[in-house]
Amino acid sequence: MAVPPSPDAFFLYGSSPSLGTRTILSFEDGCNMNGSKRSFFGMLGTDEIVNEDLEDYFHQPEKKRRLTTDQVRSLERSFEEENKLEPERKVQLAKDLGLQPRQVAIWFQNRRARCKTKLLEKDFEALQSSYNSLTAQHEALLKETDELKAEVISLKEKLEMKERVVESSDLSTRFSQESASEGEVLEVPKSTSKQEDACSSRGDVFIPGSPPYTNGSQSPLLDPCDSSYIFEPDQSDLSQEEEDDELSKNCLVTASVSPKQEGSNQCIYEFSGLDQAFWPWS
DNA sequence: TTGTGTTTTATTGCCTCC
DNA sequence: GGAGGCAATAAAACACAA
Repeated sequence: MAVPPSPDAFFLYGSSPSLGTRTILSFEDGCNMNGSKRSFFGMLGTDEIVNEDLEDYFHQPEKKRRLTTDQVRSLERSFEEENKLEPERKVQLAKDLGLQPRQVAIWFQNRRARCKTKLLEKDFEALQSSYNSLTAQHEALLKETDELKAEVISLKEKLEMKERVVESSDLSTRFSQESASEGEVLEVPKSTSKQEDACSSRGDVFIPGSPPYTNGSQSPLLDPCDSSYIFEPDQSDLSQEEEDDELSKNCLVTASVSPKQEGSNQCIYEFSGLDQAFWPWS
């Protein structure tokens, strides 16, 4: 039987002759099989380690052998203290664990790589969850924006309707007063300006954004000569005050008569409290 | 038992630092 | 220029389902 070389370590010259690197097989390492079924010796089992097996083992071609659990535990402890390996610590660890210093260095190198991968995975998960949360927030905001736009449109429609009702009410009052005071003769009220004349004499209502009714196309709602003069009562279930309140509260929109047109029949409502750019139809 | 995926050990080549 | 670190990769060892 061939006597094993020094228990410290022996080398099987191996795979990379070009660089002269060597595969390391430590005798102590090979015998250090406490509790490990992964080590080459551990896989053989204690009873099987007879002389022939030892001889076979020592003459085997290069074999990768896993470190024992104890070795790994010690290395882990050391790694937790400091993940970089100074030469003195490397030599000491190798001596303590019965490994080659190079094995210890390689283990630390691989361990650092695993650590980095884990860290990257953790970072990725954090970023992903942050991204998911932001996406959800974004979608919620888009939905809210759509709802608000729809609400603004509906409120604007209500406002226009109300405006027409107020105008027609005003005109009808004036018309009946004038009719009563001037007898049967129906006269067109005098106007002070061209615009007022064009508007009031015809019972026109000027609504920004909507075409004014002219001679040929009078408002079906506001024709004072029409006996079927129609007032459309507000069909909403809110009273006037409630609606106004609702408007100013929810949308920050206030409708007011422009001072320039005050006194005339022409009303231009000014919207304040909302930026023009906000309006979805602008 | 075997095929396949994962983990661990080790190599290689390049880079940086002293 | 040598030592050591790192990324990429090879290959052995291992786990596990079919």
